[in-house]
Amino acid sequence: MQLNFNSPKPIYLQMVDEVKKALARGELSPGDKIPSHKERAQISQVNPNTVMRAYQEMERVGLTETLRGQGTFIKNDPAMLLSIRSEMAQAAVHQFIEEMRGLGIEPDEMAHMLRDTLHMERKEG
Amino acid sequence: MQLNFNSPKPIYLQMVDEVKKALARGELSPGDKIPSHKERAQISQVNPNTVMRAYQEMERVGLTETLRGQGTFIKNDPAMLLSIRSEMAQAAVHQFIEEMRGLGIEPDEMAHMLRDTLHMERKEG
Amino acid sequence: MQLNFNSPKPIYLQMVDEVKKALARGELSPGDKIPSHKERAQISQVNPNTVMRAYQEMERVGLTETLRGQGTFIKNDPAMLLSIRSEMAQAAVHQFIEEMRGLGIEPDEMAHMLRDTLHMERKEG
Amino acid sequence: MQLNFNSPKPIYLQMVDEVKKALARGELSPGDKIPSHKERAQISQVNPNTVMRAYQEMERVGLTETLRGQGTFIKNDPAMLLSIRSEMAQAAVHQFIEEMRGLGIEPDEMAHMLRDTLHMERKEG
DNA sequence: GTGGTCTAGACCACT
DNA sequence: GTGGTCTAGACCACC
Repeated sequence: MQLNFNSPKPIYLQMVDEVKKALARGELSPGDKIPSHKERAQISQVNPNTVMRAYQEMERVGLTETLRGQGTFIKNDPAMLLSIRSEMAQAAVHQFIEEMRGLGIEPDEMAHMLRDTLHMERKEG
Repeated sequence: MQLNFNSPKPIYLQMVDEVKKALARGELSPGDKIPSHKERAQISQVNPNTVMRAYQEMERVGLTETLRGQGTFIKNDPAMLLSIRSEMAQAAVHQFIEEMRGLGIEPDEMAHMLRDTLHMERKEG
Repeated sequence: MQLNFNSPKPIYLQMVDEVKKALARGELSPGDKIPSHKERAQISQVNPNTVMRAYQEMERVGLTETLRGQGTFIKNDPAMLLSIRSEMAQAAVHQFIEEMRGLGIEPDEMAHMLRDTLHMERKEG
Repeated sequence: MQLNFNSPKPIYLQMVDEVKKALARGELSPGDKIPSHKERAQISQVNPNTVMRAYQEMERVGLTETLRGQGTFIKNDPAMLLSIRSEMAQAAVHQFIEEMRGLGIEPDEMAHMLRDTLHMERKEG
């Protein structure tokens, strides 16, 4: 769970995204219990209120459900779960293309730069 | 100059980025005068002070220089100008890779998705 | 914190200098929390936005760091802190010499006048 | 005539001070004709209006007098002329002392730093 | 309450 | 008209 405290993006929304990514990665599965807001707050060095807001937001969008006294769980809604990964990926792709286009970079060069960077990282890493 | 008023990213920073992009695209050149903050404010439908802040930020990072009572001009610093395009492009590539990696997507699939989306857009557009 | 509202020097820059001076004097130490911009605004009888600008300038030059929702703190960068005093003093000395030289006053007389004035003040004060 | 276009001190006041300094240095004497505002504007790369304001200010404080059709001249007011040098020098000394005191520097160290810097400059220059 | 952005409008120095 | 400071007050995210 990587949070960027200097990003203009609100922390609670960053937390929601991180949960979605964990789901996309398969690190979190439907039915899984997620830490209580207090626990999460301690782990992430964030104020409990902020975690609360993140959890409320996740509940609101149907990502989780809360069982009184038992905790918060990833909802078992296959349709939604399936779409998360592809939706977020598509969004990332689009954002990338828009950004590159804004810089006046042609599609061929976009693919080229992506490939180059991936190759470089493979060697270094 | 496209501004997103709902983005969490401050408007004045968006304006700085837009100028950088225009430079990267070659639409703006060293020595060019950019509109006065009041003019820009009217065009972009934002408060003059917000534009001022963007302009001061640009001055601060050495992107522009200001002549008392005459206006604000793109600085003629070839080295810096050359690097803007590649720096911003590289940043976009990295951000894309990180985002995709966060979703558990492999390098090959990244390139694949990018290519697919670019192809689709070509047909549609 | 003495501010001169009639000085052509912007208030927000005067405030930055005052903090630097307090550091040089040892009245402020690394890690110290400085008053919130709203508090400072009330104390100094200036607009909160003006204080904000001063605080942002301090952050920009690496004098302070800010913790979301907690406040603004003097940065713990010993190297920088040590240099502030000597840099500001050296600047003052240079400015003095230049000013006196502009008046056609010789080095010996500069030292002489300084000594005289210091003596006079000692007796008066 | 050195003008600092980035100083917060208005240029027209800087010009007044420069004339005073030239008088203090003896480069300008009572009765001397000073350049017309247009000439001065060209020499100093400044807008004629700005020079006009400087000249008006000098007239206002009794430093110069204008003879219709003949130009502007340094006034022959011995009392005032005599005081300029010592007044400006005293002001510089006081400002220096205040600045150093603001940094928590003791009188002895002030004199010490001044002497050191003067010595260093003598060797370098 | 704390940092931070934005708007609106006044005032100033310089061209 | 151009850059620039300051005030006043609203609104937001986070603690």
